[in-house]
Amino acid sequence: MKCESQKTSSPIAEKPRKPKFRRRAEARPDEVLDAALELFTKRGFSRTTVDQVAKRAGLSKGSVYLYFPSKKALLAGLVRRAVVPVANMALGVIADYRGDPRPVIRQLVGMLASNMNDPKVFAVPKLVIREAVGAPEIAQMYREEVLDRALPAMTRLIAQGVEGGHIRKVDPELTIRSILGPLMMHLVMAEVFSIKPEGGLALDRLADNHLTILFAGLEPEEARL
Amino acid sequence: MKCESQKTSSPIAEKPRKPKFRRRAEARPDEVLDAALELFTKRGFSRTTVDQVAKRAGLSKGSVYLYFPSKKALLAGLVRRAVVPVANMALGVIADYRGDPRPVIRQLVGMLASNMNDPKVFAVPKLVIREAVGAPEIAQMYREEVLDRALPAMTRLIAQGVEGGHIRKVDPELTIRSILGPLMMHLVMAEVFSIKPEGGLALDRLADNHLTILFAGLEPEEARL
Amino acid sequence: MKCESQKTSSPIAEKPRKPKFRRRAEARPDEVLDAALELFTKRGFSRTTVDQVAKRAGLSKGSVYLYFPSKKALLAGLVRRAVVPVANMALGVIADYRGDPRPVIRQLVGMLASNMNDPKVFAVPKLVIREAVGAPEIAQMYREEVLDRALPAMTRLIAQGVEGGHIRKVDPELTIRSILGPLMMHLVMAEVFSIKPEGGLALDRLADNHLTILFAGLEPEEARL
Amino acid sequence: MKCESQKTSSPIAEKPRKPKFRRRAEARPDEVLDAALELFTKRGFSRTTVDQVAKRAGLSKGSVYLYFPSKKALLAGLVRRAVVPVANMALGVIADYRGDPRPVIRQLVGMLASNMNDPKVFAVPKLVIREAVGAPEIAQMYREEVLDRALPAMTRLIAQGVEGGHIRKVDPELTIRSILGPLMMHLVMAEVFSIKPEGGLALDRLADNHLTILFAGLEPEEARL
DNA sequence: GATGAATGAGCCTTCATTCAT
DNA sequence: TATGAATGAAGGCTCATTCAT
Repeated sequence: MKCESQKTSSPIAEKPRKPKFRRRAEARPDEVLDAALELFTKRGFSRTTVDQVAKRAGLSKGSVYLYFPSKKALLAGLVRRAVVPVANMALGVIADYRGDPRPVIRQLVGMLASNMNDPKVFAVPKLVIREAVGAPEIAQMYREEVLDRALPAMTRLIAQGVEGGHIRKVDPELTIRSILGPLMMHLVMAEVFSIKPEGGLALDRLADNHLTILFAGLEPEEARL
Repeated sequence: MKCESQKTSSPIAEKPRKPKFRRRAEARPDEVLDAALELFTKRGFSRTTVDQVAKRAGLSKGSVYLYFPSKKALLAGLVRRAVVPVANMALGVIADYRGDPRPVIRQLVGMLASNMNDPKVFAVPKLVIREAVGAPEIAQMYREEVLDRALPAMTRLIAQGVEGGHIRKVDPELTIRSILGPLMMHLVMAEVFSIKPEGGLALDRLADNHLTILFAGLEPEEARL
Repeated sequence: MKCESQKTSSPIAEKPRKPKFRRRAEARPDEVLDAALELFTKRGFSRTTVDQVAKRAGLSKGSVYLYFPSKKALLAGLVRRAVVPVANMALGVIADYRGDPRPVIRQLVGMLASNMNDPKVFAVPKLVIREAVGAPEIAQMYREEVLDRALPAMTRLIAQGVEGGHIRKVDPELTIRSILGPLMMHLVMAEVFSIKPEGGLALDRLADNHLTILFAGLEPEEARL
Repeated sequence: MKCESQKTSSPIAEKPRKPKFRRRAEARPDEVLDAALELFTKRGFSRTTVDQVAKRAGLSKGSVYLYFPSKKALLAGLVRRAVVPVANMALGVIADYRGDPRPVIRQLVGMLASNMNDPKVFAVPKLVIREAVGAPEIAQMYREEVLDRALPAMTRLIAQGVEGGHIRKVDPELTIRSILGPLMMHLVMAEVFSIKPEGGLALDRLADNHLTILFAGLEPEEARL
């Protein structure tokens, strides 16, 4: 009923301006979110107008409100859409792994690093962090859906690594900062200040350098001597 | 330095209302910036109105424009004011140190960690990071005044540590992320998501845990076995 | 970029349009209310825009919000301003009168009738009645400030007239409708439907006809026979 | 005008969803008007959206426009529908009555009073009065269809009562206000300001009190002494 | 006949900025 | 220097109306 392809079969192109009524619906919310993500990322939430989002999504301002009850709901929708895959990605890697956590950490860091230039992946978390002040509910939601699931899993991973004697006796919770913080800082420096190593983001080298230090640092003490 | 009295020696003293501790005129811009910093930090730049800043600073909206030509200039002023001491702090610690960089790093990390709950210290950098999207010139300025001076110093510190054989052969530039990133992530988690270790920020424990891993990780390879 | 002084130093005819900054203040809120009253009366509350009110009052839309926090506050302000004089007028006439109520009623009806074509006097009550559905708080306010003071006074006036045997034994409360209702209906017919006796509102004749019937009707029963 | 029966006699009956008591197409306009009346009465014309009307009537917004060309046409339709019965009711009572008008007046007042709490009866006139400002054409129509027929009839009724010496020499036209005004005022006070006698609307007592005064007031002068 | 997606004009409100005093 | 009244350009949101299906 609403899925047929509508070809503009006019041979001469009479009045090709603004088909005006498009009738799509199914895909629309997602298209709006795509536009919003792009603009919010580029200009920030408050500096983006609903009209800009609408235009970028190819519809009128009023139509945005057909799908989202407010501008803020766009932000929320963005987060909601991104939340499940992200959390699952992390969880999927960690699962109920037992043993030396370093391979898992390597995989995790590698995964993050290799996705760091894909705007789709980090755009939402960056947005959340930036707009948390003006929209705490959204930060809260992100926390509950993503962090409160991923962080405990990482903590457990490290804790059992310590217990099993695979790595040095560290505080599992705090060590998460040592694992992911360098990546975050790399991202911030690159995106906020355009400070990158010569020759691009150099994510491989970053991950290598970081993991070298990290893994040596996590080596159990008795392994030395 | 900014306390000398210049009395408005008008003999008629009209408008004696609001005695309010007789402000010295030169102090005004600073007071405005204090107010701006507080509000920008708490509510974000766009959600703060010039009027709010004025009120908090104890003067009228119009008067703010006596000292700053625009709202954005407040942000710039904030950064400008914070820029010199911060850079100097970092530079002072590092100076032209030669030898094992770890003591210096320990000092630096300790300093940062112990100031992390002082809003005055990190308020401006956090602001810069958050508002960089809407005010790239300001991020640029921060970069030039602070980062472009502090980062090379740290790079040199690490580089000469590597050269002197005091630490493992790491990429000096990238290693900066490994040194400071965990602190940044700790801050973000605490401030944006209220995710803190039980019992507050636990900055000492964070620094300890981080430095333990970091320093073990930086240990020169030949030091082992 | 826009901070240097750019004087339009053209010596001839420098743009004398729109004095732009007027600086009045004291009288402004009242002027705004005057404009609002006129427009709300003529077009109704929802069909009047704040911009129209502003223009009629001779200032800009934004300035209206300097004096009134919202469009609805204009309505409330209108009522508040009108409320005290109206109530006092009625109360002043009735006071603690004792004796045959008919002279007082004649005075009251005469007063109302003679003010009925003065838009200033009845504009607000009419507004309140019309907009009560959309702004019940305002009807409530009007009731409390005006009706809850004037109606009991009238009830007392009639009650003591009955007790003193000056008028027939009627229900004082309900009789108020018999006294004022005809005036109200006359107003409604004239204003809503343009139904007036030939030759204008004919308020004198209305009052005469009404009072003749009313007073004869209130005549104590024993006065007959 | 667009209410004639047009049945969708398609034999295939596609879309059997929403069985919902199988609407007869001809009933639709009336159902829409019912919904509109209810909502316009409760929230006012401008505060009611076409969508709300549609939903309440159990169809879609677009379908409302199948039956009525605009929102205002709903108001007009409402009035048109109500107009004939109301006028006839009044006219039926009055007819070409000759003699003492008071029994007829008693019947009329009794009829009105006893229908006053039935929303169906007075909803439309109240609506017309309230929205007359924004829709004068509709007030005009109501006037022509109802008032211009009923009022002259009442005028004649009273006039011949005066001529026949059944009642005092009053102005027939103005006396209509004295007859119906108290009812109107009772309604306004109750509905707009929730001011009612203790124990509900007390319509019987109101009619009694009113008619007692009115009829005594209309008593021919020579009837006394 | 019905639907509901889509539109766009318009409204209320905010706020950075200006300027007469 | 200081004020705050005034402005005007948006921005978020609503809703009557249209039209492809």
